Amino acid sequence: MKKQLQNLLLKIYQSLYDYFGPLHWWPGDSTWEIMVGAVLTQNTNWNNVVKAIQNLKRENLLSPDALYKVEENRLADLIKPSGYYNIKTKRLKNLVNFVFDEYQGSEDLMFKEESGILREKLLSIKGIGPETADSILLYAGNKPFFVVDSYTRRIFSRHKLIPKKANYKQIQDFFSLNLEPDVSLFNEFHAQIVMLGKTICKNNQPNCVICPLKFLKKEKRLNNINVLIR
DNA sequence: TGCCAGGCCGGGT
DNA sequence: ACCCGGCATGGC
Repeated sequence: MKKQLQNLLLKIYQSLYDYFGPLHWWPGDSTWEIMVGAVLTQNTNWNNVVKAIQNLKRENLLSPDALYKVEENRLADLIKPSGYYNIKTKRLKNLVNFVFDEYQGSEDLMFKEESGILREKLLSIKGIGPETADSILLYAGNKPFFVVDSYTRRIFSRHKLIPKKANYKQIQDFFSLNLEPDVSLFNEFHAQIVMLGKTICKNNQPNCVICPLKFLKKEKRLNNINVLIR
């Protein structure tokens, strides 16, 4: 049963990869750019996040020292395009303060922390929830944590592979308990799901002929998914 | 033009 | 344990 589910997930992944090709996530070239982007993209279009990050880059504010020292008013002004700028300013400050308080401002030192412990610590920061924490761990820290977002929930519940009301951990377990904990796989898989959500699956087309996952309609439904998820 | 985007928090049931 | 309003800009 578990093997069957594993093969189905790999087939889904392969179909997406064949369709979209490699996506090269995370679109950012430094650890701090990724971590900042993870906060700024909360419920926000990535295009707007790019504008905010460009502002921070131009002002050389993507280093931990600079982020630590920058005035909140100035930071808020620069990240304005990404929306929720007041609350996100606080969240970025909470994150950078955490790295200084616990790891002397060194992200390398932070990622030497045992991953499970680090995840709990990240979740204790105000403004860092499960998706942001897992994005930081996976994309900035190269730790095998599967990232679950709204696209993941929508797409996989529509295909009846997870319950409609599954919570974050249940969805994450659905993937990470049925896949090898491979950083590259987790990285690309989540990117592919988001790409599918942003393009083809955007409008819940019931019979979309170009959807790379259309083969799922022909798959035999796994009858005891509920047991696997719970 | 109104709706939505790669969430999360806090207060109320 | 859920449920919901608030947070805010830019693109279609």
